[in-house]
Amino acid sequence: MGVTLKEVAALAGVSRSAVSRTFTPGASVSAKTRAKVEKAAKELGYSPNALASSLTTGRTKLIGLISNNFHNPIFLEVFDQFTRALQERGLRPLIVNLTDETEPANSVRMLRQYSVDAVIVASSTLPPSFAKAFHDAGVPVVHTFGRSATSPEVHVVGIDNVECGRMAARELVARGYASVGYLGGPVDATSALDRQRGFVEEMANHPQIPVSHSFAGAYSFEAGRAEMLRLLAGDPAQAYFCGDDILSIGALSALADHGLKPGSDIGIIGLNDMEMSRWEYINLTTIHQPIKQIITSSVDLVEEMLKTPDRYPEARIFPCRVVERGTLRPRP
Amino acid sequence: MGVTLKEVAALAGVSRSAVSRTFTPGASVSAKTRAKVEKAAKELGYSPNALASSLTTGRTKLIGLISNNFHNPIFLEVFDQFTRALQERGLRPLIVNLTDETEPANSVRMLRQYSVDAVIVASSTLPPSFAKAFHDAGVPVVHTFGRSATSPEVHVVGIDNVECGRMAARELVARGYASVGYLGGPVDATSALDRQRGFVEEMANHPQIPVSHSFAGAYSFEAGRAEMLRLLAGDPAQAYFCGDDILSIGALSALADHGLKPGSDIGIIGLNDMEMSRWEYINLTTIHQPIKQIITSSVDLVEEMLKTPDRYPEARIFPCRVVERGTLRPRP
DNA sequence: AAATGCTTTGCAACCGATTGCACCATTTTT
DNA sequence: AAAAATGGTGCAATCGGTTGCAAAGCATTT
Repeated sequence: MGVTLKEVAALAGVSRSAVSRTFTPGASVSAKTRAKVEKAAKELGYSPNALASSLTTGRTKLIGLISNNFHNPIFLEVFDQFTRALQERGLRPLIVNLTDETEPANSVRMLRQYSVDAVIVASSTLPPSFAKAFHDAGVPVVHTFGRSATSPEVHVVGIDNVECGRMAARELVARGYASVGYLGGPVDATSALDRQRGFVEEMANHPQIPVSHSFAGAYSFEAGRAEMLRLLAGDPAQAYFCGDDILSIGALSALADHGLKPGSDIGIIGLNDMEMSRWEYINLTTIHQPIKQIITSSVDLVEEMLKTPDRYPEARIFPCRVVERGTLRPRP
Repeated sequence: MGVTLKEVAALAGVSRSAVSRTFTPGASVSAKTRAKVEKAAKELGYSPNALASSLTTGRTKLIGLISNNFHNPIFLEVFDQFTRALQERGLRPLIVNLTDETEPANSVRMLRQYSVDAVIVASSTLPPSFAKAFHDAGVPVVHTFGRSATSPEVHVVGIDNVECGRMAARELVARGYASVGYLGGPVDATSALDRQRGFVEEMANHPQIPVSHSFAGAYSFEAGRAEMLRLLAGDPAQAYFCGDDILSIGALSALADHGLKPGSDIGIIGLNDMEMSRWEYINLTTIHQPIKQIITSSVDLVEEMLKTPDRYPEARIFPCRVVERGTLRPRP
């Protein structure tokens, strides 16, 4: 199939080592042999087999990218950013789609079979223990969108979900809503729990405002819509902090069903600020999460871990901010 | 780092070949040695290095998955389906995000460095020549969503875009619209051209109905919206066949800006039937493309090519159908 | 001219597996 | 009981590279 080192060496009239060194940055080769080798290589259309070299170097430049959120549009942005950032640095994403059927243990094994240099767990709906499994297996791992614990066991890059919960609460209070609700993501997602905690904490300062809670089954349009329809059938609050933008958009569609106008009739604030939230006829008021910075930083961190494998774990937390659009009524 | 064959062999008290054979389906090993090996392997936590074995077998089970549509929500569904279908068959997707900055030639080289067993080009906005480059390099390739030429040079799986264009035209005519327009994707996408061709062909049977044409800069919300805003500023047609769903949704948002009701004021028909199009408050009338079948079939085809590398190229075309929702007025 | 130091080069072992072949131990056949 | 067939095993070469080491090449210094 492919052209090999040996053939190039033969054509160039040098040893295999010489060829290998020409393609190894920083190795010592004279300009003369380098020229000969490059000529021969071009002639034959040679390019080194990355997998074969990984055998001796121990580096594959393959990075496992694990996720399970294939129904949340923000993940298109996430994949876009991750794949770009990785390939800009000469790393290759090996994707794992963690569906309900796939055994997590299998994917750990699989990624080790392909001897990935590192793993990025990109999901807040995967438990911290999952990321830790890689860590324990000796694979460098960063948990992007993971829980920003003060004492993380693995590297975490993301936002302070608790603080975001507080921020949402402050915002709803400032708008003068007399009753508020939290419509969170799946109950077992750390992000859903942390956002709720912050929300509750802040609302505790305003005991006169009743607070309700509910959780959607997933971070998806359908789940958000279904949950909001359920709430509307009962006695809904005046405003909701939704777990994220896609839930918010689902909720907005439920409001539309009931002929309710977002903002004036029922307020909605989301979290993420994905592209779609900016669409004019969605126009969602939301908390902006700096996706691009988070992902760039995650990949930076991966690179640094490749250099210093037993780096002391750190949490990189990025600040968020409210972006005002049309789904919350104006401050009084 | 990892446990190797040799260590397992030593612990089990057998030769390395014996260990290798235990993990090679269909190789001859006695139940007794197999048991010994499996015990030792479990004890050590061994799993074979897929990359090392690829050296001798010539199979990596790595499949290059190339795309460039990271701004069209349908691609989240596409990636979901592809990654699932591949991993169900024990294949691993190696993703390439073809951004404007990346040289296509580089990605060809890169995928060869990782000796992928095959490549899937998943985009209708990449020229057929691109897929052919892999073919010429001796890599099995299938072009999913590619042009369904009658004489394809590489394997193609997708739909008959020309026929879809006709179908859209027939639908608009049947609804009695007195003027129609085509709002296509990027001018250099084969899908945009083919859909236009079919649309024009069919409209030629109705010379009394004027037909206009325009092309958006990309398959994206922004592009669709911008183009429709431009059209609305002039003298718009009564109904549009939009290049795909995301363009349609962009167009719908432009209509909303002008206070126009889709269906009654201006008709819109899309193509794809992505999840989002079913959302109640989008509710797009569109031509359904059987994404899941197309992708399953693509992966099947890849698997078959691994068995029979110089399979005669074929085009697998899946039928589409109109799904009626709310953005076209009812048939008279 | 000999001694010194530095760079360049090739040899050969190795990375972690697979596999053709020869050999050996069992069965089965005659 | 001997011969033939069968199945299991290990040796050693191989896949496509990398790299430590020693020898060779070359220029500079004394």
